[in-house]
Amino acid sequence: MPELPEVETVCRGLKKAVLNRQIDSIQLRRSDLRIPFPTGLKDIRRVKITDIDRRAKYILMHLGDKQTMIVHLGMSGSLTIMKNVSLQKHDHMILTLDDKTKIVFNDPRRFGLVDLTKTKNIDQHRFFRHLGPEPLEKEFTAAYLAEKLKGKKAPVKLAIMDQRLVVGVGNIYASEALFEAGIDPRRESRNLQPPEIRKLTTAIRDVLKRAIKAGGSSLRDYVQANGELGYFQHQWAVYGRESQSCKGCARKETILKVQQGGRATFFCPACQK
DNA sequence: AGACGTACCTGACCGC
DNA sequence: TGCGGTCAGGTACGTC
Repeated sequence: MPELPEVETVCRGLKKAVLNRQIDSIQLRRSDLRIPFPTGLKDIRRVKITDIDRRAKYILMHLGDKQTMIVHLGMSGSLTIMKNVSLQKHDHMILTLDDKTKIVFNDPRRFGLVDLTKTKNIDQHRFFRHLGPEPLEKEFTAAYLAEKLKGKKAPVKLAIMDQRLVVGVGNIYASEALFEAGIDPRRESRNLQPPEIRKLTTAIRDVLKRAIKAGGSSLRDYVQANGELGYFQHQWAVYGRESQSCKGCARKETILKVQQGGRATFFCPACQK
């Protein structure tokens, strides 16, 4: 489900609500999601949550026992803070805190995952070692992107969704960023010109920042940690707008939908060249 | 090494 | 009402 803005929103919400609280116990209601729940997870007792942050689309809960709990929401996962819980279908993991509030991980499709690792080894973890730079950090520059796109035949939309190149950009924000940069998503990466790469770098950063400001995009399952909806979906220029007219061009061109790498891509054939 | 398809899973929706 | 088909925000892994 969630791309970088949604994961960032959940992280911020969690941090605000549960930083420095203690996890009293963890309840698991099945043995696995995409991967088995790690050994030791259910045995965590009276451990403090010392920090919460994000790497790519992973939520990192750093614990007082020098371990970090890694949570990925997959396509349909949510982490919600609740006072009074009546457990629902697909509530798979429940953290009970020292003030009796609970953090509930619900994930209907079970593409999400939870893992546990020593905090100091986190960069070497198999989920992290291949990841590219964070798009909102200063390492993500036009020069970097140009270097990575050089010689690549893959369509530029697939390239910017490759987490080895840059993290956090998923199917929605890839279409949105390419619209904002005025670039046709089907273009071969190696054919982008330097000014276009500069525009794309800026567009990726800007669209992600604006989405974070709006609390992410809510469709189907996504909610913030406090249960509220994000509202960036109302600002989509192209995603999900097939056969509607483009908001960006005077000609009111019709938004097209094509398949790339088995997934839907939306774009305006007049604004994006 | 890189490119590509496929698998993982449930639920919502559509047409018949 | 029910059934089958399709589609959905992600990632890892196999094969070529």
